[in-house]
Amino acid sequence: MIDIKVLRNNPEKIKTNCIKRSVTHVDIDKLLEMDSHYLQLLNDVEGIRAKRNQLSKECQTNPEAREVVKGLKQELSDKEVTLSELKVQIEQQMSWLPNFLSSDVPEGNDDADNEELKIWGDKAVYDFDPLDHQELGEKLDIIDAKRGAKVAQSGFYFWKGKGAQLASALFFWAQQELVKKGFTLFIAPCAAKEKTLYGTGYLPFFADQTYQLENEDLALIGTSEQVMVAYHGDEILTAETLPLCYTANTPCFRTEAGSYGKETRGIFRVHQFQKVEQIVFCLPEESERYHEMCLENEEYLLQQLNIPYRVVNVCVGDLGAPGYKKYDVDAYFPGFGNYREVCSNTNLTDFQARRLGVRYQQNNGKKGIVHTISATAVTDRVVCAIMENFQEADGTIIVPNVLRPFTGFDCISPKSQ
RNA sequence: GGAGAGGUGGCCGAGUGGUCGAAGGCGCAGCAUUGGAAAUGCUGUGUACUCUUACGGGUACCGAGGGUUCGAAUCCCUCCCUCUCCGCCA
Repeated sequence: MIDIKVLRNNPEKIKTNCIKRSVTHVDIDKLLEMDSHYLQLLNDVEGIRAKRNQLSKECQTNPEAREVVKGLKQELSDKEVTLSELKVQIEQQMSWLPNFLSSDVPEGNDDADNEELKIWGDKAVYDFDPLDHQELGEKLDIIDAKRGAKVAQSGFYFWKGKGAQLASALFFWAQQELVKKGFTLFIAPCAAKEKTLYGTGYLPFFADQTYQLENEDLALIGTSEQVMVAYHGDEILTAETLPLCYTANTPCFRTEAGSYGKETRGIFRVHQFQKVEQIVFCLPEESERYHEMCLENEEYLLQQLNIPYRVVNVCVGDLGAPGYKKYDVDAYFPGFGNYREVCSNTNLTDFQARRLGVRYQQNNGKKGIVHTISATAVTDRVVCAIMENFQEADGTIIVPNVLRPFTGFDCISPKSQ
């Protein structure tokens, strides 16, 4: 949510931002008009109430005041109704305004326009045609998408046997690494109410992406970010305790409405996946710094795994409305023959915190709205990257060193028969 | 699923129609005291919106929404949530 005071004081800034971010359906001038009408009416209503309160006090000694107050009632209640209707309309419009942009967000329409910032690692050289994770998964019998579709729907899948062990090892290892870096681990609810999704900006912007539970004010989470950021909703955090660095490992559910046909091969774009997330609550002046920190953590994990990757600065067109700035980390997938997104790391500034009411208070009593950062640590996609990067000619996958203590084996080989 | 209890400020907890934004306590901040600290004493300390150049006003908020009344934390209705016990179950 954008601060309505910015709208009042500098509407041009909002207009420019909307144009930049291709938001065309909010009429800023009309919104301003509604707001000034609202303020006028608010003034009226409060004036009448003040008068009523004053007269009510006199009623005990002056019975005539009673009649005067009665006369105020109709006028007051009419105006109150209009006032609350206006307020709802204004808030609805406001909720569609996108966050402001960092000045270094590249122009552009889609991921092709993202700015490549860094490339790390040497791509392995193969004397055979590397397979993609789908083929490897079938060959090794560690990914079972067919039965996923049978028991649930296309877009769901099973990790099986050593594949499941490898995935579990990765998630556990990643969690432990983040805890070592000062993050607090959570096991979180995997469902959230509407208010929670609204507060984190997933509503109204990504409404078609959520699985809604029937007859309940509950939806399956699309990411643990939704519940982890809302965790501190309506709270005032003590400034000295910031930053709060949290991590959670949860399944994520997405309908992926409208994305059929796009990168659907394998288990890259699915309805349910596992994600270890980084969440940071911090002071406004520190969010850029912790945004970088989360990126460093993502890079650290991939480096430990020895997976080649690149870092991109996501362009305007590819950046979700709540985001102020976003880095994607794309791992190299030899079977696919290109880089593919495995992590995204967004500085949301105060956009979510304002909606959710996550504030901080300093020692001198000064209050403000915190900034939040949401960043991936690892997901199933990283397991896929491991598979594709560390495959051998016969399909054997070599387990990265750092995961071996958790898998208990060094490689996954095809069953000889 | 059955039965009961309860939702008041950062926390605990009083408060059954006006003097209640709300006693008291804890916590927190400042001051005093001290070599320093503890203890003690005094003072202050909710949030949001809005008006005002400022000083400072006003309005709203005691789970949510409605109602009664000149006036509601307090009375009435509806809903939500939390907790406890029993049953069932991972």
